[in-house]
Amino acid sequence: MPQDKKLRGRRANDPTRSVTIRDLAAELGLSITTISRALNGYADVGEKTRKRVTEAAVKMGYRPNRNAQRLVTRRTHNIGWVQSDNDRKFVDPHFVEVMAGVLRGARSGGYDILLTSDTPGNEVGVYERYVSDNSVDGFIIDLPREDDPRISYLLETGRPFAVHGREARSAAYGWVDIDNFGNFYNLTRLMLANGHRRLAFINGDEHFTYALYRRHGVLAALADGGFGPGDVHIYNSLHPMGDAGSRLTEAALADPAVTAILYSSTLMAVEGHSAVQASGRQVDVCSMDDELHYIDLSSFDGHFTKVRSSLRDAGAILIGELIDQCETAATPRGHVIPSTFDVAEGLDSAVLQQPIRTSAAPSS
Amino acid sequence: MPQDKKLRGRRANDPTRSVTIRDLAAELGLSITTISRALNGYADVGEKTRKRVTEAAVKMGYRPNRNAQRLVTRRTHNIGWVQSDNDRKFVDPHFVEVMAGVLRGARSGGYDILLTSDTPGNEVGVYERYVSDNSVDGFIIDLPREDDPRISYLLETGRPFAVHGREARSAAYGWVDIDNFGNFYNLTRLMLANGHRRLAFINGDEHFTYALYRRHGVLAALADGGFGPGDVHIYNSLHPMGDAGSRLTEAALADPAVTAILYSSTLMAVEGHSAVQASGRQVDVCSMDDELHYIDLSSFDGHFTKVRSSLRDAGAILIGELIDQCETAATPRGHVIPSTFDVAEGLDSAVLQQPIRTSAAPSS
DNA sequence: GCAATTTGCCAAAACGTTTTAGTAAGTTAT
DNA sequence: ATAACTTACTAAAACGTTTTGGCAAATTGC
Repeated sequence: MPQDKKLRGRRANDPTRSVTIRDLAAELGLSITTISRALNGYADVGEKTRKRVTEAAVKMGYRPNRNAQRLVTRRTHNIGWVQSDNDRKFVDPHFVEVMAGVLRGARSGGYDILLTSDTPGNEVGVYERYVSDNSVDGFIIDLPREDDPRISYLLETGRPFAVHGREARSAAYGWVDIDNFGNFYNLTRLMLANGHRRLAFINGDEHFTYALYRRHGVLAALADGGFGPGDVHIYNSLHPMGDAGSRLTEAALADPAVTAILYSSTLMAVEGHSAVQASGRQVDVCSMDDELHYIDLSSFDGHFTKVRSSLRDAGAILIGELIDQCETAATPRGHVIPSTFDVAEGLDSAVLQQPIRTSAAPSS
Repeated sequence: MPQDKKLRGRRANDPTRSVTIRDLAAELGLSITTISRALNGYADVGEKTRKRVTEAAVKMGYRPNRNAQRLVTRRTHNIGWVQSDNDRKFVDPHFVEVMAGVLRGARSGGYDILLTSDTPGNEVGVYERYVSDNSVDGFIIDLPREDDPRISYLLETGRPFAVHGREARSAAYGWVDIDNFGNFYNLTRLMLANGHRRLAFINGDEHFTYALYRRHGVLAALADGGFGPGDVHIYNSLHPMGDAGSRLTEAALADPAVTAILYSSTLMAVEGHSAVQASGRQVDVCSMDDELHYIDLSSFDGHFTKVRSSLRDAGAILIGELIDQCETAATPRGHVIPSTFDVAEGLDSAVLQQPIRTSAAPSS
């Protein structure tokens, strides 16, 4: 039996040697092939043989060497996630929420996340490396910008990936996103329907598409309501936490005509809400944000209008979409995560039932 | 030349085949051995041969297949990081800061992070899996508890790991930590030296050692100053963000004798500071926290006493310590990250120069 | 000028799996 | 009873590296 050759290599009497498929074969008097096929569920293995094999595997503590499997199958069951080394993007705590969802979905699908940061000045280099040295099966992309070079590169190589967010080419890849355009369209017309005539909008960093599409939503609702871009003051905050919420709110309140403020972040809205109260002004506050589990905001319920969606769900669906692509070569699909409106007490929300008028929505 | 066998396997005419060490050998008329040894810096390769090899490798776009390397060397250049699936721990945004430092250090050391979440109810299962299937070379442990079972398991297996934080057995492993005990000892005696006689301490979750050691620091300073545990109200916040800071501050202010409040989190201190001001009371505020890059707190400078240290530095040192252990079998070392005191205006800080009296400090 | 050493290269085995291309024995169809 | 399938198993090659052990040629030492 030539296959049953004695273990005579470097590790022949290494006490830390772990049990291999060959040990299992020797123990059971079966071939390596049969062990492999029994464990991998092939039909050409007898039922009682399969049972013997699986039981012996458990008893002997057999764990297939993942690297040997990866070498021969060219599948790693790893998903690459490259975080920007750039401060502005990396430190956003929303990332943790998405990650929580992704990790949970990855675990249940049998995948791990290979995390790394990019080299400053060479954004796609890591992607190339992971592709060419067989480290991952696909990629997760977070926080896309318009015409994102990472997406360009991955579209070129044909490697599977899924994007949290969207940009111009979203038809060509898998993505998960909220309806940034529609939500801000709705918040804006809700304010207009409730009699507000001059708004302020404290947005995020418009280098990212999520913030850009939110701006479009606000402007489209204004236009459809017969108003113009002069009826809203738009501010951008690159640091959504700290005192940016208060500072920009005070800036917005400098115009005495402003009677409603929209925030692109609940954290800023909380601060803004305090600033508004301190000012003694009668101003409605709205925010759109994702649920952040490390914050308990229940005490603000009803005090201002909130639109929320689950970043965790987004993460779980994102990795699910990607695993589908990796395992079944499925056509990439897009998924819109639903948002829930929690309208402040005293506001008339009937307008939200009407269809959105603008047709060419960059993001819905 | 038996080694030069024709490529005749499954992938013989796969157009996506990437260039292997064998292609390089064929192109240069050298043996596979020589290519490998040239690329890996062995001395028994002639200088001009090495130059030919490295140049051809670049020109042909050769990237060694990491999985083949991992199979034979039994080294992965991956570090495992297991996040708890448990809400309470996972969502802490401080994690992002540590991660930023770890990723930067990992990249410069040639390592990636393999991230996954644990299975609820089976905290050490993932560690076992990663160890037995050769997925990682070592582990990062964050937020230890006293007698942490993850640490127990890793000490048993002998696998390298490094801990962010400390617990009872810290002499036996590599760690990186701030001086939780000493910093709170110092904050407390600073308050006592400035005439405060009744304190409040709003601490984190004392299931984690960092919060436990902070409590010890406060109590030790009180004892050394001739005061007792009755002179401080201690509160615990499991959610450091949201409105916990305000609520607990109001609770603390219910005792009219309280004239100083210590916070275990800058975010809570910011809220607490507002609550104190709103109350009209004359109360000193102190906080100990790490630098959070997504927050800009510069506007609070001088208004309350802050102790800060860099979580990013901690992360970078942590992964450095671990890589040392993986590559050189170095004896595990502990590293204390320095903290800087930023004492509020009007306070006398002379007491900070004196040595810490208590000798048996659980964490310094 | 010859032995000893050094230099520069190489064949083959090994790492631990999966997969291909079978085969021998048992079963069914005619 | 024989041909045609089916069932249950297997030998060997392949994945792409590193490492061991060795060898011929060039260099050095005396």
